[in-house]
Formats: sequence, C-alpha cells, structure tokens
Amino acid sequence: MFIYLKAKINGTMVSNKELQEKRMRGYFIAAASEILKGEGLRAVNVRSVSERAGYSFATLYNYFKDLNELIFICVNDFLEECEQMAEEQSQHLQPGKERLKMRMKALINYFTQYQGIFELCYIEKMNNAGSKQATSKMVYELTDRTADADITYMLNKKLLTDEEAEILKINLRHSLPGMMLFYLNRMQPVDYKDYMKIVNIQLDAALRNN
Amino acid sequence: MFIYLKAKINGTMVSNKELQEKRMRGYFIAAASEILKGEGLRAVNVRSVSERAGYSFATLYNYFKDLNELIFICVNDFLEECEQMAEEQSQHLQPGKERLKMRMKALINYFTQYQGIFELCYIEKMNNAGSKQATSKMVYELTDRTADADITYMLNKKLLTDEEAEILKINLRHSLPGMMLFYLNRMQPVDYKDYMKIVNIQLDAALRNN
DNA sequence: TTTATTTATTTAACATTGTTCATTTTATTT
DNA sequence: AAATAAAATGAACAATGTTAAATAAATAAA
Repeated sequence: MFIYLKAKINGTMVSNKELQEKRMRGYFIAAASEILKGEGLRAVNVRSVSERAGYSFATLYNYFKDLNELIFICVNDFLEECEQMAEEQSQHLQPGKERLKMRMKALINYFTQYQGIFELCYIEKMNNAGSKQATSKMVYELTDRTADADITYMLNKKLLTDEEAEILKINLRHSLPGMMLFYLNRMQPVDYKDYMKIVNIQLDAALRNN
Repeated sequence: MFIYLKAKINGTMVSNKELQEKRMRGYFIAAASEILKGEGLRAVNVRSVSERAGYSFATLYNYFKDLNELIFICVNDFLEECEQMAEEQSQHLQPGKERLKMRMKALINYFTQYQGIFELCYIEKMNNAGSKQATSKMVYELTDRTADADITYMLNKKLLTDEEAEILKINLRHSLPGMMLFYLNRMQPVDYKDYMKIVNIQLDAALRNN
C-alpha cells in the first residue's frame, strides 16, 4: 500500500525513507568532517570514513556516488560554517572597514586552524567534474560574500567609489587565498602572531589604510 | 684498479660513473617534466615516467629515493625556467614599474600555461618532509626574486620608500598565487583576455597605479 | 505467524599506484 | 673465459577507490 509516514525535517515534509536516507548521509558526512578537521585531508578515505560512521566501506556507495561527492558536501558545509563564524566574531562591530577586516581575519583564522579544509576547498584537484563548477564558484566568492555587507555600507556612505569597491573585492579575492597558501606551505613553523602581522599589512594595503 | 675516466659536465670534472648516473637521472627528470607539462600532475606516476624514460618502473628507484624526490627536482627546474622566462620577456624594458609588471605577468603566463606545474609548485602536499622546506621556500620567494631588481632600482631612485617596498613585496607574494589559484580553479573556461584584465587591475593596485 | 519479496549491508574481488626485494641481465675485472 | 660487481627488471605487497555478488534485515503478502 502506498502510505508513507511523514516526518518533519527543516520544515519540509518527507517520507520515512527519505528521512532515513538523510540520516545515513549525515553519519557519513559527520564522519568525513571530523576526520578532515582532526587528521586532515590525507586521512580521509573510503574505509576510514565508513568505519567512523559505523558501516562497511561499501555502504558509503549506497548513499553517495563516490567519495568525491561526499567530500564536496563537506566543502559546502565548511564554507557555511566559516561564513557564520566570521559573522559571529564581528557581531559587536559597526559596519565598515574595521568589521570587514575582522571578518577577513576570521576567514583566515578558520582555514589556518583547519588546514585540511583549506586544502580541500582551494586546492584539491576536485577530480570529479560534476560538482566542481558549483562548488568552486562558492569557494571563490567566499570573500565577496563575507565582505559584501561592509562594502555595500561603505558605498552607501560614499566612503568608497564603485571602482574602489571593485578593486577591493578583487584584491581580497586574490590575497586571502594567497596568504593562506603561504601559511599552509610554510617552511619553518611560523609564529602565528608574526603571520598575523603580515596579514594585517596585507589587509591594510587592500583597504588603503596607509 | 682505481682509475676513473673523467668527463666534463658543467665545468666540473666527474668520473664516468657519476656522469652515467647524472645522465640516467636526466632521462627520468626529462620524462617527468614532459608528462607534467603535457598531461599534468595527475598523469605522473612511477610507471608512466619510467616508461617514457625507457626503463622499468623499478629502475627509477636506483636513481631516486622515491617519486617525490624526482618531482622536487622538477619543481626546481621549473622555477628556474619561469624566472628565466620573466627575464627574457622583459629584456627590452627599462627597470621600473612597467618591467616589474611585465615580469609578474610572465610568471602568471607560465603557470597558467602549465597548470600541472602550478599545482605541483604551490599546492601539492609535498608528502615527503625531506626536500619540502628548501623547495617551498624557493617557491614563495619566486615573486620576491623576480621583483627584486626593479624594486631595488625604484628604491635607489627614491620612487619607493622602504615601507612601500615591503608592502609591495608582501602584496605580490600573496596575490600572484591567489590569481593563479583563481585561474586554475575557474568554473567556466574564463577568457584569457578577461583574466588578464583582472590581473592588470590587481597588479596596478599592488603598484599603486590608481 | 509464516513465507516471499524487496531493500540494505557487507564480503570478496579487481584496478591502480607506490614501493621493496630477489632474480636476471649486463658490464667489469681477473 | 671465468668470476665478480653493478644495473635493470619482474614478482609481489600494501594502500586506496570501486564494483558486484552474497548475505542479512526489513517489509509485505499469505
């Protein structure tokens, strides 16, 4: 008989089957995220993720096309998480240059803390072309999204011309990944404070604070 | 008997044995470089490199500790090559801002042409800690080295203060890899001209040309 | 409640890649 | 030409991604 029991997730009605499937996917996503944050990208593989999720490695393939699909989902989650973090850490500030700076630093802080996530988002060869497009667009535009409110504010207040705003966005879009790359590939264990000094200089240059 | 025949390589005397070993290494290095430039990083593996060099995969291990060592050598070669390219392409210009800009563009041109090389230099997880330090230092400082002559010139001519020079170097060090990353991870096949327009804006911002 | 059928999970197996080692081939010395 | 050293190789192993057949669990039908 075609009776589906319904359960509520995120405000939408779904069948039991969908609910269960969503939960299963959640277990694998959580497992992959944990490993990524803890041990980094290299430690993520079909077997390690499945084991942590409490299933056989083959079960993963019942819920994801392949390992790549799972990893892409993690990327999107991480992006959301770090955007939210930037928002929270700058809540106490008024819109404008200082808040923008704080938000950019929050992004850098997030990715330097979770290096595996940076590698994943900006670097990983994204083997599967499928999800690549949408995801890499999301990654690029991370700085744009995070800077948007403050740049709009400054534009409205005539603190910035349209052209200056465009240059600022381009600058942030390029220099943030550059700075993270620098930290990631560092040779000697750079002091985080020293690193942040350079970050400050770079951000001040982008914001024309000198 | 301990008689070694000598042969001249790069102006230094070496034994036959050393010469032969150097040649053998050269075959593998050339093979790896070709594959890197042609098919990219993903196509490089012990078997493909060895086959192109004309030997069994096991022979590679008689001349290199592992695949990583071979790849690191390639990185160093590529860095030299692209520095030289920047030099050549700007020979006709006088020292100063314009030449610096041309050299930066030459770097970008090199890495966007050979994407596998960019991935390799800036991204690849450099699994083996051994050569990593020295090499990643070389990679970072690529923009510094390439910009050095022009920045020194501008300092001498008082076209730049010490502080401005420092900021410029930091800016180039971060934004060039950022721009390359952008091109590499691009979603839709970006028109190279459009890309170069953005590169120009970024470089002009770094050079305070606006 | 028992049986049949569908669904979910897992074990076995294969392909690819990096690496090691014993064996074979080649070069050198006596 | 025989003995020895050096170089090159193929067989084999481990790790990883993936597929597909076999098993277990859940559900529907009787």
